[in-house]
Amino acid sequence: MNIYSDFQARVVALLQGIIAQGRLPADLDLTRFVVEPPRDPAHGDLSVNAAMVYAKEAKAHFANPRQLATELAMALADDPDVDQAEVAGPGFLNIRLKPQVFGRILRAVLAQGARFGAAAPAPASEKINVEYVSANPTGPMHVGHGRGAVFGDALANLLAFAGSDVTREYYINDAGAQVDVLARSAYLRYREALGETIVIPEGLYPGDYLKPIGAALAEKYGRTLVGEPETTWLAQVRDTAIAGMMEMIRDDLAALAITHEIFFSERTLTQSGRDEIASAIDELRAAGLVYTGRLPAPKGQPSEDWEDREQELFKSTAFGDDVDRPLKKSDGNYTYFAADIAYHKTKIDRGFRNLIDIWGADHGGYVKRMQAAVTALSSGKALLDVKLCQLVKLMRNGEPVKMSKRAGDFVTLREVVDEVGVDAVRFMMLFRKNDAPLEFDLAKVIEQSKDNPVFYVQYAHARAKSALRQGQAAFPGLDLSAAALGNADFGLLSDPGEIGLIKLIAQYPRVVEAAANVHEPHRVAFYLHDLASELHGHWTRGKDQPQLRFVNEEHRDLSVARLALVSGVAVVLASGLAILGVHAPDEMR
RNA sequence: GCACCCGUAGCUCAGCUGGAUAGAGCGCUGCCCUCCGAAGGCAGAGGUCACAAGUUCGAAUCUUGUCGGGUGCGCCA
Repeated sequence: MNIYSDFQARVVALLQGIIAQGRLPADLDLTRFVVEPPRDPAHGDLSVNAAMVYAKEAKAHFANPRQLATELAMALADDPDVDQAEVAGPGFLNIRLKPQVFGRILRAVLAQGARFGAAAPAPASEKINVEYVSANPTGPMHVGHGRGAVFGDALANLLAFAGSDVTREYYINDAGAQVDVLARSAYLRYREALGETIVIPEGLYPGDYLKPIGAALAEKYGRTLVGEPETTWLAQVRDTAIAGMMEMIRDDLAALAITHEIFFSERTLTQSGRDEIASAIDELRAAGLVYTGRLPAPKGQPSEDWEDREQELFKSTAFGDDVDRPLKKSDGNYTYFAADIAYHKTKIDRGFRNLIDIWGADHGGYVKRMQAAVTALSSGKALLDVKLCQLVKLMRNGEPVKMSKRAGDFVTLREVVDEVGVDAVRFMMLFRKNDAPLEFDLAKVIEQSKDNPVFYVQYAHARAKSALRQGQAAFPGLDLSAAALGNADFGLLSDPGEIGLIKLIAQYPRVVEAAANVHEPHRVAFYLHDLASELHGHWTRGKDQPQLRFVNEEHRDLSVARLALVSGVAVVLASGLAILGVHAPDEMR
């Protein structure tokens, strides 16, 4: 139940009535106005801006926006849910709802439980592919990967909750030169495992995480690969190393409670005689979007090895990119971009029309060409939204933590998760817009105080649950099931603090819908913080004014109504936390 | 040089896809527990929404320009 979209529909009906009378144009775009909570609660419960939005179109039959608003207000005054409808300011229509509406909202929360705020599944054609993480299989995940991973996972949760059919996907870059480097690095560890003393030269991966791979290789191949030329062992070592790295990455993801339905391997694009990259390029060529030509030398930092040459180019400038983009390297191999084109073509071929990629901000320059490719491959039918996640600055007590990838001693995601816990990592990664840099303080996120938003929100949930336990203790045998609480007399809830909580709960479906539309899960996190704050505030008032407490042993009916309210708060807090992938504890320890 | 992102309180950041008097946490000032509802709460001070034009009933939000910060700019992924 969403009172905002509900009343949006009612106002649309009124406007249609006026259109039918010929006093507003028939082609009026009825989606342009909004019904929203006014910033100032004194203005009522709902605010409608329709009269101002349609001021121009209404000019012929209404002297000014206020007149149109007044007509809508008079019609709405007859609505059984409306206590008061009045025109304010330049033409706002402010609506005050009858108390019964709030009772209905609470009843809906209790009846729908975890599904409150969720939308019915959309038609199958509306399925969405969310690709996230896609860290190279050359080492453990670091904190930066973690942000994209958590963001993508929460976004996928959010979209699913909002009614989309979501597929979570991971693209394994297991075909480029970097996996050969991985193989060479693993080969050294293999020789090390056999007793040699090795030196890892510049350019190979020095991290200790390859030692177990080396040991596994030694176990599997004995000494048979020693002294052999690279061509004989590279492929086998590479396969073993990639498999090992992916296992490690999956473990890292599991520690963050992240799973994917599909792990798509780049290598499969060109395996067993097929060449999906070539066919994707052929398709673009057939559309006249591939040609052979020359590119201007890159500006900015002069590169010494620049050589002007003829090459195969994708005409991404036809879709707003700055320059056309090469598809083949000078050695004749495909560029990463070419493979990525083929990969995204498979998404389109698999029936996805809504694609979302989560990338690090350092890939920002790549967005336009990828969107160009998706538009070209789908004849404009598929849409690619790329969400860029900014860097994470790891701090401890305000001091930056060194994160150097050199020598393999960078701070891994796993270390952070092990230190502060999955809840803290996930919530803090989401308590910021994705395109804003994130400062992550290891000391602060495990603090048990209001300074720490993770704790603050979880504590609110625990408090709500604690109130229910107290209610049970005060009234032995009291049925606290949602069905029973749904029958409470909500008319007894009259304190401004209680009404405030209900109104905030009523906004949850709207927050979810808006967050899903713009692909911004952080809005849920901030909403939860607001709701937690409202609960903490009301709770503390009960300290000084015991008559406001949720449990009042002398007033059973009132207590039941309030327990229904606090139960609804707990439902919404748990629901929002579930979207973020954060645990909602029943008690804090 | 070009493209993309960002610029909001002393600090870290929200601002509901154009709404009414711009918000939160920290920090600062002052309050509320002789536990068992203070792991919390209340109040106050603090703003030229980087700057300048424009669009309109209305701009932190949209457009253009300027300044400042970040990211990136064929054969890395």
